[in-house]
Amino acid sequence: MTRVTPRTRRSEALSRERIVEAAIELLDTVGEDRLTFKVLTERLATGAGAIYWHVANKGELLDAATEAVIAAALTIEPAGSPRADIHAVALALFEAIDEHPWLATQLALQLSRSPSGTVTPRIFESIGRRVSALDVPESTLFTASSALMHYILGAAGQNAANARFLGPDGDRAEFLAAASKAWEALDPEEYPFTRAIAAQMRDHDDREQFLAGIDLILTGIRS
Amino acid sequence: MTRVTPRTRRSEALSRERIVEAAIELLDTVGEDRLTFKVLTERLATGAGAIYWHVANKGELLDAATEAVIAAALTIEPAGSPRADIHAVALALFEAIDEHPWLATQLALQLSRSPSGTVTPRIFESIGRRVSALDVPESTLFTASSALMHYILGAAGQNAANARFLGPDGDRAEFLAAASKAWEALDPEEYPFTRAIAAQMRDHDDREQFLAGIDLILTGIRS
DNA sequence: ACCTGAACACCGTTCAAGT
DNA sequence: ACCTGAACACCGTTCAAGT
Repeated sequence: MTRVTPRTRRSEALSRERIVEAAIELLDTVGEDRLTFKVLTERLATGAGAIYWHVANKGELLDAATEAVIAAALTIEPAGSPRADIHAVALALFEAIDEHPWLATQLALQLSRSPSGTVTPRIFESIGRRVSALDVPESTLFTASSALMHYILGAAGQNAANARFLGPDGDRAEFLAAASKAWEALDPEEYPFTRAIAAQMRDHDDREQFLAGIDLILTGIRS
Repeated sequence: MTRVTPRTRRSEALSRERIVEAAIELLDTVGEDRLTFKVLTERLATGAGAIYWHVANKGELLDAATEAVIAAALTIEPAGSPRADIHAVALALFEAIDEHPWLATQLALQLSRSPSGTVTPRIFESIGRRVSALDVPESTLFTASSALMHYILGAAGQNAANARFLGPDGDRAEFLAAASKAWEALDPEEYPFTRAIAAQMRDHDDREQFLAGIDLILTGIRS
């Protein structure tokens, strides 16, 4: 059992920011499906109604947590070339999702709720603006930016999932070896491809692989 | 209120397949967050315990539903060229997700649970095998296939989200016009890019745009 | 072996009552 | 205006009891 110690002198008043902050901490430590109002009220040493005074419901709270982390991640210094800028945005998102694996689920949910919410539009804008700086025909801007965004969020989420599965003190090399072995053990009839590239899994650098994907798409964009 | 009429003479025995089938129907009609054991038992004219005899828990049921639909979608005739084959797989997934929008959420969740489950590996295999048929250096196979997979699932999910938002009898052109207008109304300081491409939104074909993204990545792969 | 359905534990949300 | 916390509605899961 993870003990949830009240972090709070109830002298400081409750506020939306303090609630969101506590939510992020709990998401990071106990995980998304253990973030309940019970745990949250204990941590904040308050009652459920107090939280509802500042936040409409749990969904809004999760959105706010996502927004706060992503907004911070997207604050990036210009890096010189458009390609370097895109790498910077991609890596910033990669790191954010790596540090807060619950972001992967949360962003996926936001995307599938479509035009509501402000986080995914912000990500799209952030990527698209840098793509515009490459000079590509205007007609491909939307496609190019979407392709990049989906790859970034998908691959980063995948990486976070692996890391989460591994746990904070797992041996990465060991995990990769095990995964690679599991792939090699697959049915040759059903999984010829996955088996064939199992060896590649064993020793690859996550970030390097990730950026290679970015460059692959950038190459496609420039043609 | 959507009435859930029992579809079942309880003469036919319950089975895992019939439960999964009913779950898919309900996911399609009432939506994922209204699929409860209450609704499911009513539809199947049975008790909760009966379902638990055939299925371990709700998660397993959702996985089985996802697996059934995706497996059917991935049954594809060879189409001649590798590019045409990849288009066929991509479109099949696009259509499946369009018809069953809950797949987007479900696949995203499966991806973020990583090495467990068999659906996403199957999708990866299905794509990767066709990518192998392009002749690209072996070292880029993993990156290329991941990029394609994440784009396909992400973009298809996005499309399904729009369609879902629109509703079954909404006017697509009207929706696009409204979305385009909403984009144009964004703050020019914060959203210059999104504003700039708002016009593109207005008249585009979803599938065409989607396949353009596929080709963009394929171009990157071949370089 | 397969099914019934009441009971249980838990969760998000509300709201009358307090300060 | 802001907070308390008991009460409510709902949900997934269990399990003793039936066939």
